[in-house]
Amino acid sequence: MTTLRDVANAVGCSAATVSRALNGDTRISKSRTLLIREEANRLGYQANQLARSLRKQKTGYVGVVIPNLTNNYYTNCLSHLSDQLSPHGLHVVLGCHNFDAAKDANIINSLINRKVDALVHVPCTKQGIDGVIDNLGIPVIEIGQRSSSANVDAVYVDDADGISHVMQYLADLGHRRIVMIAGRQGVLGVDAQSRGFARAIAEMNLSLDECKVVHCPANRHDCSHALENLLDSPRDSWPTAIIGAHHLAISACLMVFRSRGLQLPNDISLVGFSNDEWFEVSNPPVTTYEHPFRAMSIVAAQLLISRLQPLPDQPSKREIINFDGKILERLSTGPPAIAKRKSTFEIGHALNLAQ
Amino acid sequence: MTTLRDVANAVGCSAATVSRALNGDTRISKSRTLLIREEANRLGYQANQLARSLRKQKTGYVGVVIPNLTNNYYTNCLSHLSDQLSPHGLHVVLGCHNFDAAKDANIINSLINRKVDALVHVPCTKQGIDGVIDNLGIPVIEIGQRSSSANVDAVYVDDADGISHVMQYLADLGHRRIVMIAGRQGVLGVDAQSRGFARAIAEMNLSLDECKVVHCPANRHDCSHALENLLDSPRDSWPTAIIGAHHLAISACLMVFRSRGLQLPNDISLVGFSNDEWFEVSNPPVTTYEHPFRAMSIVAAQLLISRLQPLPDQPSKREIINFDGKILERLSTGPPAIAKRKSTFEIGHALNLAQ
DNA sequence: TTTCTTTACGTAATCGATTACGCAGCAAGT
DNA sequence: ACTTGCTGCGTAATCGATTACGTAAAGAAA
Repeated sequence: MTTLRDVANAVGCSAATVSRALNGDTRISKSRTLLIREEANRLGYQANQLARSLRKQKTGYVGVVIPNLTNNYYTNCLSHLSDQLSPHGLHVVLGCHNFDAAKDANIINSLINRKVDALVHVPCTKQGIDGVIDNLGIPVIEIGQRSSSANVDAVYVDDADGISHVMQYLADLGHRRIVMIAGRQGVLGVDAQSRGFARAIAEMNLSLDECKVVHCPANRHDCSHALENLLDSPRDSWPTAIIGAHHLAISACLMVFRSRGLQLPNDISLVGFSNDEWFEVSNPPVTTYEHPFRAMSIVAAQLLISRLQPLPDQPSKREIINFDGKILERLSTGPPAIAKRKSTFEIGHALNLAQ
Repeated sequence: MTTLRDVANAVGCSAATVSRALNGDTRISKSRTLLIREEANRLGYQANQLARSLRKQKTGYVGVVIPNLTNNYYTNCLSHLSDQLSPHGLHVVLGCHNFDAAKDANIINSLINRKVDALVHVPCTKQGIDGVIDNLGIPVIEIGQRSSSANVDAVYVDDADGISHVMQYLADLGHRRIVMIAGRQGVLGVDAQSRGFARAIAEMNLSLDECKVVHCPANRHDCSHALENLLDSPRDSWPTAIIGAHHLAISACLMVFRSRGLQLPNDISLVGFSNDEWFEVSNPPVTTYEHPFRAMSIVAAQLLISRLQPLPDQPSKREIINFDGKILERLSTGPPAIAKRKSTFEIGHALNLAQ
């Protein structure tokens, strides 16, 4: 590799001069600057970013630590983050913790030792990583989920609100027997979903006997199994609507429904939580709550970039930015068959009374 | 940050001794090593990997440069690569070139200046990046596709073979009117697919009038549009089978078929190229050619790791590892309706002649 | 002419580790 | 007693940049 010194020798000046010339320091005469630039080009000199990083105390790396790459939630965020950061000369260093808090802490520790300039983090547990994440000395932005860590920015959707919203939507359709298939308890997002579910039950006076959350590991087999169990009970006790809180729950539901010949939404309504391009392709297309991946990622990236520009005026107070998702109503949801009958009856009954 | 020197001062020895003790150099007495370890722990010392990298001339970073994160082909590879490399203390630095050769070259150049230890690359054009990729001084492994670059390892599936394979499969079912919907020409994988398509036509005596490749940009709208065009022609001229060479082509097909009330495989057969978890969920499940993502990624990672261990004995000759995909037959394919009639007629005709 | 600025650069310290080299001090061999 | 060898560790160079500080020369001001 050609180094600064090689160029300096070729030109006949000191390394410092070359460094300054290439960095546009105006104290170097124009003629010499030109000469140095030419020589650097001729020799194919490119600055060693490692040395530069060590000296300048910044690397141009941004650690992005997410659960995994098998969920489009995270790949979407990663993709948009990468797109946003790349024009600023920032490179993404990837880390996947698979919802394992210990691994999460390890990865973050390792990235810190490697001196990433900032961290984007999808936290996996409620309390963040218990202080590991606090006071790292670099900007940290939680994305998607918000842990209870202090001192970190967050750009997120409150999944409790999201699920409440979905429950409200289903209740408005007439559903009162709702089951949510969700991931493992203890996972930040899952717990938020459960909270939203419980809150909705309370607020909308739904029955705890008729509504429940089924937790199962994030693979299609387990989700299918859980659903089969549900559907093996007498038809009367079936939920009229199912919330598939992640893509595997949705695909499991679609497959099980098909194998049992159940029709959506006539036999059962299905709502997803977080959108996937295939939901639209399904037959029928799946109604879902959509998280604003793109907007969140862009805002997170911009926040990050602003944090990285040392503006002495800005006291840089913590930013907590809450996004709301919205329901994309498609064809997998409708009023429950039973409710339809019931409500017709009730309306008739009411009319009778009124007469 | 606590540095080596801080620990040295605390213990009362030189920085060199601390470095040696922490790195397990046996020339340091056990008692002192123990003392140093304790003190380092007490102070929370963690080596600055930047400084270490500069001195040791290796960073522990592996650049992974792929087209994008919106195609599960690449996210799968990335995911498995990350899983494989992470236990070895190697971190993935992500780059996406979006099939833009200039951007590809830029990213790679930047990663080289940052001194990544190795590169995993999905090349986007035929000639690689014209010499940019050669002689980088670090191990380079092409994954998924193989360019014409010399001196780089490759772990790949020949998409020409893959498409030939699919064509053979369709021809065996009786199809002679086959259309492939593929991505932009000039993209390495797409061109390989076209070659395979052309080769199959020649080998199987298919008609150039009846079989063709429709290239369209990688978004669902354009694919749908292309397909609508196709289906707006008289039914007689419809292809009996369509190969959707990427996931967007498949989802476009499924949506258009549904909107037109066409039944798979009765009206038309559909085959995917590269698997996606949703193909199985679709109704009917989509037959597809599956690339062995996982195997390729694992082999690539292992090759990379072996390249990174300097074994002086090994002359380390170039490795070109060719994987084959296989067809996952599901329910979206079957014999063409016309062919069925036609072949009955032909058989009858042949029988008449024989009599 | 003298002093004061600029201008244009060089010298050397620095970032924080690793490591080549060398030098004590002690034991063992002759 | 004298060399030899080993153990244990310090000094300083090194990786390749950036940058604080100093200074020579040229020009301006007094």
